[in-house]
Amino acid sequence: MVKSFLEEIRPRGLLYQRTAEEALDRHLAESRVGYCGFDPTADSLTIGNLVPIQMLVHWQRAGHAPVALVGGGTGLIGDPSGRDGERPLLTREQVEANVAGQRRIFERLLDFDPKHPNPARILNNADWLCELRLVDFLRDVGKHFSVNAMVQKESVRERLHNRDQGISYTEFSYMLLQSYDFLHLQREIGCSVQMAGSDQYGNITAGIDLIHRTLGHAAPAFGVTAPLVTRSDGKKMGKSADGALWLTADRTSPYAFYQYWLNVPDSDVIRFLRLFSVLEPEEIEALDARHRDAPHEREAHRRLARHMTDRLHGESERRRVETASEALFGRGDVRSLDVATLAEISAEIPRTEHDRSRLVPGVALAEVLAETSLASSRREARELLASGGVLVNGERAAPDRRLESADLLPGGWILLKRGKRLWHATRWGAEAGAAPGC
RNA sequence: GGAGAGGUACCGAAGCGGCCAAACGGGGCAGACUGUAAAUCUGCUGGCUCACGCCUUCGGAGGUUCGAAUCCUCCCCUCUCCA
Repeated sequence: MVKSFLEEIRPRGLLYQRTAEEALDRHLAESRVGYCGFDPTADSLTIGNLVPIQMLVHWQRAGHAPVALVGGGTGLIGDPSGRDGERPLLTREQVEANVAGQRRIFERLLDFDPKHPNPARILNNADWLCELRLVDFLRDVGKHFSVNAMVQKESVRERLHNRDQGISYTEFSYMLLQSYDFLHLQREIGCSVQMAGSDQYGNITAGIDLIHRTLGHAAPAFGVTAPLVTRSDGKKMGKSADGALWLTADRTSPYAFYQYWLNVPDSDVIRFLRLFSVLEPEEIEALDARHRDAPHEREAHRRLARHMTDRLHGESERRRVETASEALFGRGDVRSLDVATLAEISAEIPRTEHDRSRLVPGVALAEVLAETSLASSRREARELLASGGVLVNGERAAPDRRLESADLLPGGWILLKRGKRLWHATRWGAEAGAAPGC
């Protein structure tokens, strides 16, 4: 335990609030168990979930045992915090599948090896919440909650005053369940710290209160929250043009993931290194200095993208996307790439198959664009072409551009680019509809 | 329950019988400048079509009219004030 948990996360900007400050400092002098909850609303997590994940990562690195609590039970209820409307209820099967999907991510970022002195664990609160008996719960837990106090909590208050949405009794009960989780974890595995984003502060303190009321004020129960992270350009964290950025390759390609980090605004890159990487502060400071001196080198960006891709997709995948990125955005000409490299690149970016015979008389580029990820219709494709936003094999295309056999690169590829950064590979097979492997 | 105000495209907001697929701003996309950054400037921005054009849109349903986002009727919802 070289550096304490709080000493680690504070300078990184991951610390927003904590309860009982001095008592917490003393408490963390020894190895503890702490948890953070995640909603199983999807079978993956997004960049937006990285902040709480990072808290668990640093928690473990500081010598404590982290618990990723997936809300298989609370997910059946729905958290009203930050929601303007009632959520649709998920089925048990959906929740279970989602829990399994999210597990993959935790296993990459935390150490679950039983030989580790403080190994990570994944628990599913469905295991205990679903066993609860209503009347017992109301007597043992409900008694400790004042509706008057609950109504004051921000998450609930907003919904109470929002006449067109309102809040159901089910969602109103959410806080009790989350509080009960904390109590349960304390009893069963000695868990004493709950971590989360600052929007969860109310739920955390409710859990602490419940523990104190049930187990006595001597029971150790603390909360630590991280700030809401925003992008300096106002874009929603972890959202790109076409939706959320997921942390698994089945929903967001490693290439897209890498590109996201590579393209964060200059004004965010150092802050993001602190928040999302596990690089040492000294290295980040050095990158900061480099970035100030020579922002155009984009070393901090490259480091961030590489580091994050390494962690979530592994080194070999990261090398592939780096190679592809270098070929597509470096100084070289894509027309001079060899077959092997082209195949590698094309595996990373969006790709479609086309019938090579269409190239013989020549086919309108606008028509092809509409068949790719770059344009959703011919009209949109023509609009793009008219504004000069399309490149064929790296060369700007005229609005009436046609694709012909002469455009084929080795291996039957034609690389299309829209705007400054969107690439798409088209593969022109000899047979109609044939999709030879690559 | 009573009295007003209002519901317009992704968001905000004009329009109030034809010139309205609908001003303007934001957002988004593209171009220029750069560094696959930001800021700035320029263009595009309902859908489909090579195209004449066709289709869908101004809370919902009807109606008046050659013609309606614009007028009438009923209904739904929101906001403000009063009870």
